Amino acid sequence: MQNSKPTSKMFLDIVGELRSIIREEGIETGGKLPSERELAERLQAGRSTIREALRSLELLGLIETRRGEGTFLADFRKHQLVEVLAAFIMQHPDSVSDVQETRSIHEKAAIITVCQDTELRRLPVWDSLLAKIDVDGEILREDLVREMIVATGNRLSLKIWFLLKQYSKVPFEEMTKSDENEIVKRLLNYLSEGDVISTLAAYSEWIELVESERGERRK
Amino acid sequence: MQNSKPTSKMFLDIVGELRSIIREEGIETGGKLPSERELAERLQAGRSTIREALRSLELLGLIETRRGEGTFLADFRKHQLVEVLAAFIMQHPDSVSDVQETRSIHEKAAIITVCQDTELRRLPVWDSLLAKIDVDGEILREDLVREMIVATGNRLSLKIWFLLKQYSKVPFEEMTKSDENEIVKRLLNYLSEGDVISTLAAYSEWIELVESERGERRK
DNA sequence: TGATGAAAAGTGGTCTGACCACTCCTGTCT
DNA sequence: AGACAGGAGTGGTCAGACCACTTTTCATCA
Repeated sequence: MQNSKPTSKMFLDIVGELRSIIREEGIETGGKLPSERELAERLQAGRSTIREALRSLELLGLIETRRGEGTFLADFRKHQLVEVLAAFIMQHPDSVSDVQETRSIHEKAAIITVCQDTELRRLPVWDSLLAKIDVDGEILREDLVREMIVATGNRLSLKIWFLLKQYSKVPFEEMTKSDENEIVKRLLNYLSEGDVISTLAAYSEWIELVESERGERRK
Repeated sequence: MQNSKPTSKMFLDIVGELRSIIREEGIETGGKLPSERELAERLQAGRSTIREALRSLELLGLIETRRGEGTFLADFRKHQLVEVLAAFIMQHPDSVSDVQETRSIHEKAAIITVCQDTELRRLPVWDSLLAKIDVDGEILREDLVREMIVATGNRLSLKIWFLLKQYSKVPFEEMTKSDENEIVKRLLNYLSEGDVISTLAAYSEWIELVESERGERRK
């Protein structure tokens, strides 16, 4: 069908065709895709071309291939993508700040949404997180923010956030210090009261604290 | 060197090797990479393997290839990655409302940023838009919002917004009605005063008006 | 001499066929 | 019934062959 135009990238068409196949056959995360040889036949293309498309998606972390077994629809969290992009893209200082900024946009939006919804801000998960601070003496910043976005129910925002988080190879993995715990507790309290302004202020305070600490450590 | 382990993905090694080559040879944005055949020889790999690595980087938007000419280092800011991911993400039908909401997140964030920056909120572009309403009697919602995001200087956010706009099936090509003009004028006035709350309120009012009109027309 | 244009060289795009290494299933043999 | 060997299926890689396109070269012609 598309053979009429041998010009322009065919492997990009293949990527699109793969999308269709995944959708039409209802392949779920972790599900198996047709073999390379079968795809080549179905899409009327050489196996090399199919492979170029598959390898692209693999580098993006969208699919996963296992020799001897097959090709599978991957889970986002695998992200081979991060390492490569981090290496390539992070050379551009502009992009780095954009990524940070954009991630923050999604985080703040989640806070606002949760704060303004009486249902959401009374979710038991917030109490759980508070309890976790007291018990473990610490809390992952990533966990708190993720739960916020999850609570909003906006899956797209969640995925974008997840991506951005990986982009900014930010050491989200650090534990919170005692100073931070105090801020987080305040943030969660404001949240339960639906005080948008104060919650956002606490959030900003938190971010600044973490950033400044990171700056110190760099020296 | 890496030939010692024929197991595990070699094309990933190639991606790394390419990075080294780019760095060592000081290839700048827009510069030309060695040809596929030369790379194959230098890296002791088949041309297909080299191509798999190159195609991956191309899908990521990191390189650009032109038939008959060669392979070139692309401008990272193109963020082709976002498009590909978006295409995959969007196949979930239940994400339609997510798209609308996420787009709104970016629009509101831009409004807030512009409002809180005395430099940005006094940009001549806002007066131009106000004048445009008086002259043409109308203004494209798309234009206003775009200018807002452009003003923030966050290219990534702009890119994401642009994508989301395309994916929300209903294009916003409609012109504003007289009712809307009044709201837009108020919005721009609040903006110039740096009144975040009121500006956001006007924005919400505007959105609701447009949505309700669209709802009417559907019937 | 200078301009023109055809041939050659270089490059990405694609296909085919052939191996290899690995995994999984199957059926036979003990 | 269990263990094991073999085959089938799959991804990983390579080599070679065309094709389409661009750039360069260089011989030809005015």
